[in-house]
Amino acid sequence: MPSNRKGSVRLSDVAAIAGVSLSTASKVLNGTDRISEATRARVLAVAERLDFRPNALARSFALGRSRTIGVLTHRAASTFSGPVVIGAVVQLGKLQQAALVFDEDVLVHREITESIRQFQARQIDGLLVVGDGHERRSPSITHHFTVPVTYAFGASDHPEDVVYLPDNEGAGALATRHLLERGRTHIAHLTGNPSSIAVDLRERGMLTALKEAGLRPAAPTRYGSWIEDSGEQAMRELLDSGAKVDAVFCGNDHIARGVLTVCAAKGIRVPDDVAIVGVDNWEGIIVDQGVRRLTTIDLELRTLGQLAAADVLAADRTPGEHHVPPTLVLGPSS
Amino acid sequence: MPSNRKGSVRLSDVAAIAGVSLSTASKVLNGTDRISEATRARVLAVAERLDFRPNALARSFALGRSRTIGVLTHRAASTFSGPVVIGAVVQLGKLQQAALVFDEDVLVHREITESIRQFQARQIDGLLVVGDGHERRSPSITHHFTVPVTYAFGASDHPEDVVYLPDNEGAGALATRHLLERGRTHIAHLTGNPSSIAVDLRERGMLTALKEAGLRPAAPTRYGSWIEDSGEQAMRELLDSGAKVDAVFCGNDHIARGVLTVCAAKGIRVPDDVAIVGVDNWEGIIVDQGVRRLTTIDLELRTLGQLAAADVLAADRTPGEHHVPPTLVLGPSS
DNA sequence: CTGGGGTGCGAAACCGATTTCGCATTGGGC
DNA sequence: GCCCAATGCGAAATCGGTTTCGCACCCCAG
Repeated sequence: MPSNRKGSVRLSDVAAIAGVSLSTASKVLNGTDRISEATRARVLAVAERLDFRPNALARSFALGRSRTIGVLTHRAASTFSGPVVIGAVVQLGKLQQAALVFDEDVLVHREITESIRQFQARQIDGLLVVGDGHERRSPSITHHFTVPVTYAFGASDHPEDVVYLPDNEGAGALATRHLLERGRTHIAHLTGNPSSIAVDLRERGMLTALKEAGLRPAAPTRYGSWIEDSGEQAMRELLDSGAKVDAVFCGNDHIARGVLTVCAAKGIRVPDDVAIVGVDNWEGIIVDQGVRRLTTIDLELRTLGQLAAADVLAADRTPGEHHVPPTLVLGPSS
Repeated sequence: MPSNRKGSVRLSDVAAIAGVSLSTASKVLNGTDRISEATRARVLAVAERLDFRPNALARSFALGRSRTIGVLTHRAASTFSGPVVIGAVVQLGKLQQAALVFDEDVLVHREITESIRQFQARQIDGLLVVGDGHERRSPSITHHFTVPVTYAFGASDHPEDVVYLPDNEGAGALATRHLLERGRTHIAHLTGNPSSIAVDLRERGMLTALKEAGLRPAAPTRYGSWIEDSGEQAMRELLDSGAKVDAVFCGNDHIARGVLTVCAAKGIRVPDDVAIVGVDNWEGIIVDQGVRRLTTIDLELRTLGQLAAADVLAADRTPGEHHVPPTLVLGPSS
């Protein structure tokens, strides 16, 4: 009969009923130290019968572990980091860890410092820093903590940090190999702003895959911006250039969508005349059971969040950049 | 000089240096009980000087409050509940609360029961149940907890529960009033599956707004599905019917997008000949600085998550359904 | 028979705060 | 001048676990 304030069963209740000391009961439940089989069984039976659930707060206090992971995000609202954050917090939940999420609109030094103090006061067991997916490396804050720090979707400026990133180069290669498998040999690339490293990496992946097949691009890569209009314009220019093209690898799905529009307007059959592959899998994010129009590469951002979250809690963490393999999502455009 | 294992400053350190007892120091820091101004100032000064930060774990343990809110989601992956979850966890972070997120793929009784047990063992201070945005009411689990339970983006089957929902009817009215303000008087409605309550509510909102203006729909509402193709088909049929139409309120942005396509194909100028308004603001979710093509209604799902999260921790909670006001997002289609 | 080492278990310290209760001092009313 | 109440503060209990340390006890080798 627990005389608790909440009426819940304490370890001392279990110990008393099982006729052992508090310490023995604790050792049984935690599997530490040597305990005779008889006692073990007895304590476990009592614990089971009373439906004993250790008070997580007391446990945390005694062990000095909060079972809480800090998550520092830079505008979690942003399009792409959303899935990363979701993947992370869900994975943390699976691992019985709470997430303390601080979303800084701007990563100014002042704000960060305050967040760090908050995290420390809360005794977080680890920290996940979620970037905004852009290329700028964020200042490493690992040294502020004694607990593991993992960076996701944005690298830090310290090479020894553990970083999880999408595999943009792999995405380019995957898209290209898919088109090659479809028998395409005249592949062009229409993409976004060349100042973006993602653009560079995706293109490099394509070139690698082409080279493996002994091929070259059907036309010089056309750079523009990430939006639909840009895709339309680039596709028109590509067609006007007279280059022979039987496939277009697009830097993202917006551009691919623009390409689709131009094809429809010009009577070009997709994928019979021209196959199209995009990147991002927006249709997957957006539509539940909508009709898919594009074949695309999914960068698996949710998985990225999951892996990074699991990494924070992992025993063996390897420094450096980890790239999350993208997947091919088949649609009617290839 | 703290002799701590972690080298951090304890309250007892502050008390000793300030020359007061532990209890006095505690009272000063918490503002409880009466303390002379002199002592108060002295203790605060010492705490400040030592940069004292109370051990959150010890505090939680003593107070029996975990500063953790449970979040039970039903497929957080799903398109729409994502923003709700993000809004919630970010808001919780602002309130210094950790989020323990359990994502159940299926809300079968067995799983739920286990989650509830986990939440209880973790001593959560409150629970947020995030639905999938569909209409089916989920079974109320409020009675399993002694802490506040709030439902977001999906109602429970108990009328006394606190529920936060998007305002679909308001969305319909908002879209319609906007079109009326633009001088449109022949407004048609193309929408999704009539079995969806959201469809019903959005249409009702439109009818209300029209009635206020002394108008009726320009044509009978056309139902279909939520996808682009359906929007195209419905728009073609609408035009073929010969009805005079100067505006179309679409059940969602997919449908609106289909309508745009048809208009472009038929040489109908948007918005000069026909104005178009959608619902969901996908362009806002997806594109960061893309070119907006649609005027749309944003159901403010992120805000919904924020409000619901804040509600769990609020002192005054009012039972029943709370509707989050949608916003109008202007684009070139109206 | 004795000494040494391993085994099983319990007493008590400890984690770091909050909170109750009671004591001493002060002030004010009569 | 006396008594009572209010004020300011501290000793100690409490929250519910984990962990150290040491004590019996048993077994076996010498």
